Amino acid sequence: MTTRDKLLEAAAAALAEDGMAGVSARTVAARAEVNQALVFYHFGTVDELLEAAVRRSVDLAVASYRDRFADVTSLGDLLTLGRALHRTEQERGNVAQMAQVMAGARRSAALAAAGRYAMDRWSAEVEAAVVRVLPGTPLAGLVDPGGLAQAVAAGFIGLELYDGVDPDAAAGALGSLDAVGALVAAFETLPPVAARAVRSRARKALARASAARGGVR
Amino acid sequence: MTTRDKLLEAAAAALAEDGMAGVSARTVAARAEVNQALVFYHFGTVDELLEAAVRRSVDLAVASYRDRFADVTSLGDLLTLGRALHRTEQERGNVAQMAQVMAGARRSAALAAAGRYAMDRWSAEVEAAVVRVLPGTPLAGLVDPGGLAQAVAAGFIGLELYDGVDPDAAAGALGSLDAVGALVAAFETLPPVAARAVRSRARKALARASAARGGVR
DNA sequence: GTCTATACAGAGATAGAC
DNA sequence: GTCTATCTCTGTATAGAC
Repeated sequence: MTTRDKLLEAAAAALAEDGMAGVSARTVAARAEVNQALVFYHFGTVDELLEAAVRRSVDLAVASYRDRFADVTSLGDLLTLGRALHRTEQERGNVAQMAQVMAGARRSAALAAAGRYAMDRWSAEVEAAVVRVLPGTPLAGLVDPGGLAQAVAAGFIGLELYDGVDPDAAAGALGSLDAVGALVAAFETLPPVAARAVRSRARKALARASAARGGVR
Repeated sequence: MTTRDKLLEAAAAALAEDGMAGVSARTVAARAEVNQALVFYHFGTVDELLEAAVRRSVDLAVASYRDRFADVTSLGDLLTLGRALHRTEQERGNVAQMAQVMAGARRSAALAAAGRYAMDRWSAEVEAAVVRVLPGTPLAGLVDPGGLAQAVAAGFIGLELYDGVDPDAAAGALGSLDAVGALVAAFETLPPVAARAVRSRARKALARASAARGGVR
């Protein structure tokens, strides 16, 4: 294992365990058991090390789900995968890494880029599955698949931070999202006539709401 | 305005604008135009100043919505209020303050307490409205009002961080959540028989999913 | 309650020997 | 590529005068 890789791994672990506040060239180097100056030799700045570390974590994690995303053929499948993914990635600390660089984004362009990259990669993956699955759901034609995928990714970030301050509450929140997902999925089983009626009402309500907002602005 | 209040206000502003990384006794004191040592005289540590600042921001913000929450009588009302609230609180920087202390929670018990407090206050407010509104919706009996309120709060936090790294994407995500909300709301207009059928299917799907998870664990 | 002064630790970053 | 040494800055925190 090269020094570069040791640093990347140590940075990812430090970010996940101690957060941005616990990360410094010194602490990361100590964790990697290499000299502190090597952070700057290999990466230039601490932020750039963090950026590289998160990009690597995300690339590895996303790749590890490629097959499972490909297997998704229904909304139910996608919800099941989503639950498993959330659980696993949270445990691995990958969600924490993302949340932490995103929280640090105000200060550093490198961190902002890392956060954007991570969210992009995950939502692209989710979006591809949503596009396949959406036609069979009540949300077809009502919601933008990309936006939905991004909302899911953002939700994971929020839950991660919530879990850090109140694990029970975060678990309760996750359970409720499951219920909403189940409801939308169950909607698939409506007779086509009823489904169309509901969908058209939802579309009208949306149009009304955005018109109201447009009027105010 | 007392020195204490100047510090509280400056801390809140610093947290919202520069994030945890940009906050220090020196920067906050400079912003408040008071001496740096007064941070420690009044609050003991920087983290305790931040905790006090966030508690104050949350108390003020929540109080400012009391009437509007009381006026909510339908899911549609609640969604409309939710959109307005999200927009306003994000602009005021209150959501950013919450996200930042939550991100720093790993390092400091005071910050964790501040995050927990903020999430509690907001979700209690939302929950009270959800409890009133839920009986008229398809989610009645399917979802825990408290959990749903917590999920909404967590979602706002996630969107805030997302907005910091990719504003367009965050806006897209928000739009999709509107669509999901509209769908659930439109469901209210189904004939009672159909509504009951869908709800019961959702309940069964939920039970099945959690049984499957129970089997694996 | 407020200010000055200061101690002290840890941060980022670089120079230069090896 | 790696190490030692070091510079400089910023941060937290306290002591003591006013």
